[in-house]
Amino acid sequence: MAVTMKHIAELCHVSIATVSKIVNGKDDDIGEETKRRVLKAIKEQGYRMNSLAQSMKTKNTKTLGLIIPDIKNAYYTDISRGAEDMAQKKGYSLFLCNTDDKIEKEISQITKLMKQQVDGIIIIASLERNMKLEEHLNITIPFAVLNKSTNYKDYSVKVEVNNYMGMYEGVKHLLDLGHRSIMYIKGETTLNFGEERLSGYRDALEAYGVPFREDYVATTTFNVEGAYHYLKDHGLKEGTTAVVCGNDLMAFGVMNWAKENGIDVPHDLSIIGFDDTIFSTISSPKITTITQHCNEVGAILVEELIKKIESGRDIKMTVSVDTDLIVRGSTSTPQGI
Amino acid sequence: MAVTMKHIAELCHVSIATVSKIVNGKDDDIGEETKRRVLKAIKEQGYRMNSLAQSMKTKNTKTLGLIIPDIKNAYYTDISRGAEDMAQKKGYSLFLCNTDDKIEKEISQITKLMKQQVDGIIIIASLERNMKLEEHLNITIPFAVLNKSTNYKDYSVKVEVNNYMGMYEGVKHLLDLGHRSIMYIKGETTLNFGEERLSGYRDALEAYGVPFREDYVATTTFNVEGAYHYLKDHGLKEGTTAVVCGNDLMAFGVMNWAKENGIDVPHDLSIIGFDDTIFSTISSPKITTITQHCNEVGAILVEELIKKIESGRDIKMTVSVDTDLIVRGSTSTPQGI
DNA sequence: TTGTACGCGTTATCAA
DNA sequence: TTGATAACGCGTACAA
Repeated sequence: MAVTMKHIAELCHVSIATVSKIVNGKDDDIGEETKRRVLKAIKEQGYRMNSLAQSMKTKNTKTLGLIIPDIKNAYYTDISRGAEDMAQKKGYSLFLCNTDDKIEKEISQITKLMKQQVDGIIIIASLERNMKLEEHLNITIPFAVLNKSTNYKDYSVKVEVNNYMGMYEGVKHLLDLGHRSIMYIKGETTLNFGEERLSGYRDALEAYGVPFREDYVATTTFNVEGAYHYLKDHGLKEGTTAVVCGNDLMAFGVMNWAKENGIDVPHDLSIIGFDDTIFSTISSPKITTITQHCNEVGAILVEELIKKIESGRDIKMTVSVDTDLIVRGSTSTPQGI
Repeated sequence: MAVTMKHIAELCHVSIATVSKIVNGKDDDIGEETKRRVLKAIKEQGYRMNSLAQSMKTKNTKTLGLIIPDIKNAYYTDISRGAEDMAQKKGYSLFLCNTDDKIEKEISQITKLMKQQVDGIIIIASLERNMKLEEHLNITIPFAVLNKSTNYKDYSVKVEVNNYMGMYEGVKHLLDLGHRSIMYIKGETTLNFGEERLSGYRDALEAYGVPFREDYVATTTFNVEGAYHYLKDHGLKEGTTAVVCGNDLMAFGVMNWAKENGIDVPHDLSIIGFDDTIFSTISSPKITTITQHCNEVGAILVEELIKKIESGRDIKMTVSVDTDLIVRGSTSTPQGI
């Protein structure tokens, strides 16, 4: 049996209340001698506060739940790290929940977290959604979401990444370098960042008087193989001098394909990734990419959520985060210019 | 205020005990009519069990703590995923704790987890240890460790990966292919897997009558830049036809360096990584590596720990896991053979 | 078939 | 300066 306040109290011939006060530093009105005796017993007996019991009283657990599709996906890994860092900094603990992009798993995890009395939940949505299931779930505690990606009602905090501008500036970077034939290899998703990025791509082109061509946009899976095999099967469109990708892994796949086909990056082909994950920094040349500031986004999600929890204010907040272009070695002026 | 059993009981004009029994499925002795009424109220009121209160009674929380240096390191990412999967499967939740390789952080996290009454802890040790601090910490709940890497007393479960054999077989693979000048670029660590691997390297060479040469062993950091810059600064030893690395990232760095210097992989140089992380599969060619079965190791750590927790048996367990060589495109017969 | 009553470890109020 | 006591929400003998 673990040693409790009661044990300490009995050992020191004081009341539990006294021990409690001392443990919680509310000891202004406790005698020096008593304090010393109790503190000594606590150390000797190895007493440790039972947070469970404490939470029963205080009504908060100082715990949060983090819902993500898959921690192995570098994008989510980075968000998780930022989130955990901030949680730790604020004295909170984080439950890690992978959903494997299954909405059922997501919902059962959220339910479980509520039973566990977490103070709040951070939901990084699965790519697959189900309006009916989501609207039916009643999340009765504060939660934060990334982008407008879920249909859960009454989020407390929403962090939005400006995917439109991110893509716009990525493409603008290529246009400024002189590229005019720019392919876009994107990933499959029903979440709206997909549309936003496509608009960014289109608008940037049009701002430079370059006509948008449907057939310059390819859709495949969000990974190395996806982009690699797409190009292996279809090749680049005639005259293409640059490719923008849905994420760094796809950019990586494009780079592999290029190297294997004797296409020099960036001389013959410029490549841009998205997310600024580790993958954009380990290739040679390193990949120009658009950062979503994943670490910071994770941290902000947690920070704002905690603010909301601790203030108890009943307002919905939205924080917008701009992306940034990170120019590295995979982009340059196109050949012959 | 959240709805409790008491609310349901009052609403249905039954006692709390009745509600409790129904909620927990111990309703053999409850009338059909009562059961229906209560179940209906539960649904209508959106009642959810308070796990905190339940844990106070049952003395278990069905939660575990996972201590790792950094979730962003792919090796730990993979272990974490395996661990969370198994935890979820067994009905447990996982607290994620990054230590950033700081022993003080590790210890404060463990202490916090104990206060939170987790049922057990999985400790993946930081590279930096401190015998004194560790021996002083009294971990009073079951915990599992990976390899013999910590000095905490009385672990319940230890999972050991046979690093010696892993490296032995990796080097043997190269020797079988005909390589005789094999460099080993390793990472810096005081954990004993470092020694084990070095022995594996040495013994494999000696088994084939190839003398071990101190100057064929290089030490740098466990990442792409580490290996890359080592080679940039020192180059390969004269006549080297193959390089074994401390992890996949280093192998990746070697590959980058090779490509930049017109050295063909695997024709001019064979490369072997370690860990079978995603990095060994995204390069071109893909990297031959030695898998530690991280996913399974994470799962086993959790599974065995839970077994221990639920059985209450007071024995220490050690599970040994063999590594496996995964032959991919970065290794082949050396040039001229 | 259902209810009573106590305890889990803590905090907070009020009295002594 | 200290202590008694009532919650917090639930589980479980045991009683009715």
